[in-house]
Amino acid sequence: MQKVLVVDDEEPILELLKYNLEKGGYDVKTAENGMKAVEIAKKFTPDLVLLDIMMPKMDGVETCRQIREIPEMQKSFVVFLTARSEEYSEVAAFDVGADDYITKPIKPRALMSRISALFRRDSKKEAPQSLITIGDLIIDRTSYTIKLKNREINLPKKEFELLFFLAQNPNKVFSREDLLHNIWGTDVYVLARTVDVHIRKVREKIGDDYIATVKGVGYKFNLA
Amino acid sequence: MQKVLVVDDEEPILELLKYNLEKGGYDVKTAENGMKAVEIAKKFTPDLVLLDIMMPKMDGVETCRQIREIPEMQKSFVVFLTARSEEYSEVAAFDVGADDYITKPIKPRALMSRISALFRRDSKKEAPQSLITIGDLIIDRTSYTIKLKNREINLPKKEFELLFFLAQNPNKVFSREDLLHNIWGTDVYVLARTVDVHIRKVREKIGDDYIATVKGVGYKFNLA
DNA sequence: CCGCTTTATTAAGGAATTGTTAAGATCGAT
DNA sequence: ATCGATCTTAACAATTCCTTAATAAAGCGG
Repeated sequence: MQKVLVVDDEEPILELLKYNLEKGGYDVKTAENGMKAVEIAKKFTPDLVLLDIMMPKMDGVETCRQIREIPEMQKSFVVFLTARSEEYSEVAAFDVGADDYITKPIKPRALMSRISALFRRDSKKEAPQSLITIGDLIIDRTSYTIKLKNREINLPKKEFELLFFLAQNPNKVFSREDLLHNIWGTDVYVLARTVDVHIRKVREKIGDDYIATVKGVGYKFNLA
Repeated sequence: MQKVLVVDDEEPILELLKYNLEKGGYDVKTAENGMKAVEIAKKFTPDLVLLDIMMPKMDGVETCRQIREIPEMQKSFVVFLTARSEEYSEVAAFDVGADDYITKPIKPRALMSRISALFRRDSKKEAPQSLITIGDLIIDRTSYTIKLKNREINLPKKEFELLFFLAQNPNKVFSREDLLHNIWGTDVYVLARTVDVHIRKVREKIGDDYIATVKGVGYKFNLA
């Protein structure tokens, strides 16, 4: 779950942003001024800071500069919020390491779209192996399909993810909790037995030879 | 080392771009107007020209045309810089040989990533495929028409682009967000579900066999 | 071989995603 | 400006998928 810190001296703006971001699945914290923002940034280490450029006392540019000095915040994004009219130096903003800026009034949809674009671009760099070939089984993440003896099989998302994950670490045993944690995510609470059902469905489609049960421990992908 | 020429009538923008590009390892020269740009281009023969489309005297489009007449500049890239609002004809820009365009305000990180993407696919020589034939489906980008079993079908723009894009990467699954970004553009904000409607209309015209749904992920073009 | 624990299997309800339709908004051409 | 085509949105239907719970089967130690 991505963490976002919103900094603005106007309460209604803070709430509007917080509401929309949380609805979009982000972990949100807020600050009403630059100093508090820097404090929170140190502990919270957000992946993104939304920063009003016009604030009393310490303005956005200065706040950004200080945030950029925090070692853990080097790789985070900073996006400025600015009123349409004010030509508050774009250059100065980008000079201190801003990644984008959004003009007020804020349209929630545009905001969300641009934020997710930011994170998407970031995550695209990590191109984990997307094609696994083991014997006569080919698992292709780009097409979300598997081929078994040249026969193409379509798997639902969870089943695919499960098979893909196991196949990435052949012969290694994972407990049900491990699998839930890695595939379902850390903040989803599903019974461990649910994994059994998915395992069975995968076996139904690719046969019983690929996934082995290790009783009392979990499951593993069998490397011939 | 790649050479870049930046052309803009605003001094601060020039500096911002020069600063970022040099930090990114490019050899940068600048020009404040179209005429100087053409002069410098002749001697410097940059691999990329970043060209503001709105400039006094000679605008970007005309400057581009003149740059394109320089024999040594045939294989170089030209990228236009344009304000978000101004509806300055995309068509005119591409007509004179632009390779891409970037909307202001300029986001350094995004800019750098798009430029490196340009250079990466140095496929400048290989003409972009404009005719795709898959089975009894022929997609022709030059005429914006498709032929299905020798029957010609006219598709509206969005539907055509959607089909064309999917067909370019057969079997690869794209999320709705991916499709929006690649077809609609980076600064158009429409709901992701809009894609569904277009998908349906395309299916209505070419049948259900070509485009497959990958539930929880997106859509893909089915290669038999 | 028995009892206990763990896993396999199945079916059903509910949750989430996509399909479909129609109405409103927007764009383009006459 | 008006008309038709296209695009976008919203609402509802249909479908798939996920999860749960209940029961059967299998493994394991005595």
